[in-house]
Amino acid sequence: MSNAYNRPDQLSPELRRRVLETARRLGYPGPDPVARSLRTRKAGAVGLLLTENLSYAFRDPAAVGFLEGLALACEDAGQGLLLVPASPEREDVAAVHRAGVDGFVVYSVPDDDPHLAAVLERPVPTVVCDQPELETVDRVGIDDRSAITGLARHLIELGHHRIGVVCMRLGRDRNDDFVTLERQRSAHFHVQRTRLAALADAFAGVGVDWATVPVVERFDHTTASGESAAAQVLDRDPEITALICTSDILALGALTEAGRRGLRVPQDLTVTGFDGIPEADRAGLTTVRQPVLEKGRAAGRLLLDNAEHGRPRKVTLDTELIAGRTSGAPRAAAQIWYGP
Amino acid sequence: MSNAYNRPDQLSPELRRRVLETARRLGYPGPDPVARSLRTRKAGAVGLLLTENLSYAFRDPAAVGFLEGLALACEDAGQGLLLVPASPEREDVAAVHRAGVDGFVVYSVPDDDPHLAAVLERPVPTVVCDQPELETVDRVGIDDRSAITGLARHLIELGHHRIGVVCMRLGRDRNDDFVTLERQRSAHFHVQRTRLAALADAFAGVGVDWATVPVVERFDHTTASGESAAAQVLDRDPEITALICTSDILALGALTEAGRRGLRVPQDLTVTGFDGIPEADRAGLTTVRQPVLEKGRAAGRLLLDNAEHGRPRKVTLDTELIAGRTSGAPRAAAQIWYGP
DNA sequence: GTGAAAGCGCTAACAC
DNA sequence: GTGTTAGCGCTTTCAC
Repeated sequence: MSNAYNRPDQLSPELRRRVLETARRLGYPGPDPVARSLRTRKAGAVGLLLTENLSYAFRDPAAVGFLEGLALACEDAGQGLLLVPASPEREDVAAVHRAGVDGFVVYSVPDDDPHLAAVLERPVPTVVCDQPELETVDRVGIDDRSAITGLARHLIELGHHRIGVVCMRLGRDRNDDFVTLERQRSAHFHVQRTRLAALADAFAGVGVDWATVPVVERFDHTTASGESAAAQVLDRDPEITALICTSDILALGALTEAGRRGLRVPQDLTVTGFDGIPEADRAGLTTVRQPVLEKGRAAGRLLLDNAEHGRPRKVTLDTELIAGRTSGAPRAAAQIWYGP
Repeated sequence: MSNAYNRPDQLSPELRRRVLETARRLGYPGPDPVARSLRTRKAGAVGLLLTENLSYAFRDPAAVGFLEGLALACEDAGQGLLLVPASPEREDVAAVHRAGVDGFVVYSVPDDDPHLAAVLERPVPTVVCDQPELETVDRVGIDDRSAITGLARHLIELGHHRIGVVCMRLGRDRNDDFVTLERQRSAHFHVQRTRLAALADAFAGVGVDWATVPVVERFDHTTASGESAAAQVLDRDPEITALICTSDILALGALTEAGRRGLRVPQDLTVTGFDGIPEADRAGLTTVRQPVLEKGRAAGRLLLDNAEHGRPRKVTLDTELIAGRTSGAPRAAAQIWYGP
């Protein structure tokens, strides 16, 4: 009987037909997938763990691009994709324990995330995308340091040295405010930490004291956050000539706030983002493009490529600096620093 | 031991701690979720079946909105969301059989979809969103007939009577071409069929012979499809004053094609869409807005509301006509029909 | 508070 | 080509 469902080639088509028909007549709904999974030790699905609320994943274009790539990889392999309901607020790790999956993809979570810890305890393969960087686990990501350093060089060449920064959440606690150097250094989100450190290094190279640079953090990743954060930076130091945002979403909000203040971009204020989402492209935003779809696909492939591997594999994808219409030379400062 | 994991209150914290620690030391990775599911008869997840490739779902803003709403509902209930890898090309129904879920949400599939049939055979609750309309199954959707009739009236009031139509796929077979009346009538996608029929009725009311109206179909739901379909209609009948598209994505493509031909919108050509996605809003598209997020949420709630119900429940959400900047009076025809 | 045992529904292995 | 059986790992029940 099992054969009729699972091994059509092992018996005659006629018999198979008869068995199946009889089964149906008896009201047999087909093999129970859960029981089958228990027996075969295969769930036929990949679990996805996200930093954010499940629903958020569909609101951030970069996350959607990642999901698309991951879905592509799963589809190719005939695997399902299980979105694990692990909200950052709820510390409830049970959802991770209950997930019937053959492996996990973890997308951009803090290094102290309890859900991540729960995932790593499960005896299934895991691939991390972006963060955290774990020695023992496969990882797909970009070179954040070199990517943002390229952006910093672009701004430095334009003549900016009085800058402000808007970044995404640095820890699991909410801090919608300025960020101390200590908090920057100890951020639990490796990506943000690296970007800030690389910016500090780059601007230190042209004599900027990083301690004087206003850095503002936002917990929620929305354009509204970008607006209010930009306002906070500009209120603190109206003299800044460039506002570096660590995501396009934040940068788009910053553009809105600049417009509200009558600041022309880029004449009065340069604004930059990170990610290269379609909306940023339409807005002509200066940003760093990263291959979000490729990241998802690579993560999925890594997980599903069951090739036994000794040491954990690391995939680093390329990024590209997009010099858009939102960056230009600062009005006055350029004269002082790179005068004729 | 089971109690230590599942019923923390049934034993002393001290004992619980000891048990758990011993378990860990022995390398016990925690209860197997699949075995637990088999025993408890609960998978803790909802399956989602889509018309399209899994990855496509992330490219259509309307689908993304639906997913967001569904994810929201699942999250609230602590349920996972399993994306079932059922591509329309592959007739492989196995993925449906293998899905370890407590119920299915089916999003906009043709009435003869084999995956749908497989879902309905499984002994779990199911909710259909949009299509098909099944007597015995819960459904969330809109009133397509009245929605598109409102749009038709808008165009008729403006004075349009020479129109063309671009619609989405009408069956599982690819037909990137004009659509016969017979094909319109027998379309396996209830939503498209209803919209076309309602348009036919509305325009028949002002003396338009529907058989003379060029209707073009596209299998792929992309702006590129909208472009080429608009071109096909305009090549056939350059005299049309309005192009009705059954989705915003198609309409946005049509706008591109109109621009390419030097047709001013709406002076030379009126273009309308359907859905009310953000991009349409930005483009000022005349369209019908439907609450995509609400649809997803309603579908999820319906499925997870385990209230025993006798007859299948039907949820019909409201739509809104958005009169944008892409619809206006036709140049010449308006003089003839509604002249001063 | 603890231990033993039945059984969820299936598949794989083996004997016929 | 067919029938039987063990056991996947868990939870629940019941006896202690």
